[in-house]
Amino acid sequence: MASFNRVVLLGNLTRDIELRYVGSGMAVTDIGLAVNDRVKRNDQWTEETTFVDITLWGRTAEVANEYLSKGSSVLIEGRLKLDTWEKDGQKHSKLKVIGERMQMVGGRGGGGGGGGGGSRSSARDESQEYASEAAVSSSSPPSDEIPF
Amino acid sequence: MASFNRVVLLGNLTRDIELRYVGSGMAVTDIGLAVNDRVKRNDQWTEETTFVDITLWGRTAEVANEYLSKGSSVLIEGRLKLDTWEKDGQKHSKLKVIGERMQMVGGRGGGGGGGGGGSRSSARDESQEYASEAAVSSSSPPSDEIPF
Amino acid sequence: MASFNRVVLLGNLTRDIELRYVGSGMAVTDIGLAVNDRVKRNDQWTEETTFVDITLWGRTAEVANEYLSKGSSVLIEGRLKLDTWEKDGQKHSKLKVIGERMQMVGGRGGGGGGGGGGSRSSARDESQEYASEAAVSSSSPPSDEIPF
Amino acid sequence: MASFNRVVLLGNLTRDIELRYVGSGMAVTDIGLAVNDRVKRNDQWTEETTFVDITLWGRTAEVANEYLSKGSSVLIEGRLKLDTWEKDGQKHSKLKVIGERMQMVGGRGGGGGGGGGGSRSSARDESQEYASEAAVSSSSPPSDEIPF
DNA sequence: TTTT
DNA sequence: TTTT
Repeated sequence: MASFNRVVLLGNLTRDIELRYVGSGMAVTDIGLAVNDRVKRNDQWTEETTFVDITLWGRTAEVANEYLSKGSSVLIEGRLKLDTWEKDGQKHSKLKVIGERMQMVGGRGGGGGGGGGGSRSSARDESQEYASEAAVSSSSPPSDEIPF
Repeated sequence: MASFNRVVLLGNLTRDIELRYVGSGMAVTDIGLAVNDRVKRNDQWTEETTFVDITLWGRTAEVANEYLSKGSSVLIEGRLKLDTWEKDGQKHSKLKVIGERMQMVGGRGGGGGGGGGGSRSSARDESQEYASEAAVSSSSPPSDEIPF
Repeated sequence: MASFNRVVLLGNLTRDIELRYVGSGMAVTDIGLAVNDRVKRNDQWTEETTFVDITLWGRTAEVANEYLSKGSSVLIEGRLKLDTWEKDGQKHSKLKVIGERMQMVGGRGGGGGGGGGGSRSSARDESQEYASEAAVSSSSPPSDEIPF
Repeated sequence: MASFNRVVLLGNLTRDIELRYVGSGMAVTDIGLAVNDRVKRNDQWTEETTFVDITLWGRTAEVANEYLSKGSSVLIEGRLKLDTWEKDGQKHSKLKVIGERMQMVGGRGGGGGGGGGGSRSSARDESQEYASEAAVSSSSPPSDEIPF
């Protein structure tokens, strides 16, 4: 049957990136994103924060690791995925997001632990430069031969 | 900080609708949606099903109740929401979707328990008719006075 | 600067598909999509149809050609693109959509010119079968080695 | 038939806002947005800018007018709309976007004509403050009584 | 130039 | 806990 699965989130990282590698050598990371919506709840606006776990693969994970840190503002496009596992004979599952495209956004951000502020902020500058050149996608978009 | 939270899903209902009403008399329902993506997992296509719980409010919930049943194909636009609760002093949370707009899709669907197939399929026909007239939204869109 | 460009449309084809090939041998087609929104215009609901030209490339174009015809219901994900050209020394431009992903939707559809209704509808059946196996994307998604 | 029409764009304003009012006293503005995608065109990345005209209504238009100026980075969610008109007996049409939701993004931006840089940048600061409190929507979202 |  |  017909299906479609698309998520677009803009929020801030809840922690620094921790990159790891799977067997094949491919990079992967699970980032935490806080999305602060303002929602009306019985007639008055309240802030509602949605914390989402997002998995990034390949180059997207590497770029995230290079340019983002706790607090960074980032736009993620991807799809919902249900992680399932068993523990003590019990089934568990958790809804998360596979991030297929990442776009750094020039928000305040960075922050994070002490030391080396200078290099940090230059990292963010580069990140902006990077962002201005390309968004990153693990799902290599338009294949080489497609002329658009 | 800037934030954005948007989800678009197309899939099939995993169960019939159960409508309930909150204190204010407003209708609400939690539908189960199965979204069948085809994803590449080490070099070969596999089907990956994502089960998502989606909360519908107000008229959207009522229309869902009237026209949809287990198996129905439906497009939902909404946003991610983190449900949180405590049980035995432990915090729990679950990611779900608040469906803000619903669009019935003319897929096969319906089905469900025996008996009265005729009326059922006519219910689906009506649903199509309905769908052709309007998608439903709990977040009443363009306010009355906006001329577009 | 940060940028993002995403369009999701569900509507009906306004004409049959005409496939052509560019120099490299790649298939391409420009489909017409009619999207029927119901919009409120000074306090009353009116139907508003948006006609959009959508360019499909590669395999997506071929699949569209094989399975879709005038009236077919289809979901397209893509991005806006501004086509520009000069004529008589005057600049012209037109906004269209590059369709990156296509999902056939089980709506009524098909129809089109006389004869061979049978084979037609079986074509649509196949199309449904096809749709149940894969949505098509010209932007080859998750590369082979990405394990998700 | 089933239909859906959704656009999400992140880009920079190509000009300052010019607010006007329709008969009913409602504010409206047509903003120009430049979206800079990086796209692969025969094997090499090129920057492709898409210029889109976006109509904002009501409070969204007013907020845009208050906080945005040429160069501002903004995220717009809305839908495609075909504007049609006649001139000299000839039919014309143009695809544009109705912006239903606007989210200011902390990008560089502002800029614009000389003088008073100071106040300008403070305007942008306010804008950030504003953005941190609410995104704006002309389609008054979750109605007052919906408790989510 | 249009589809349901 | 699941739909096609």
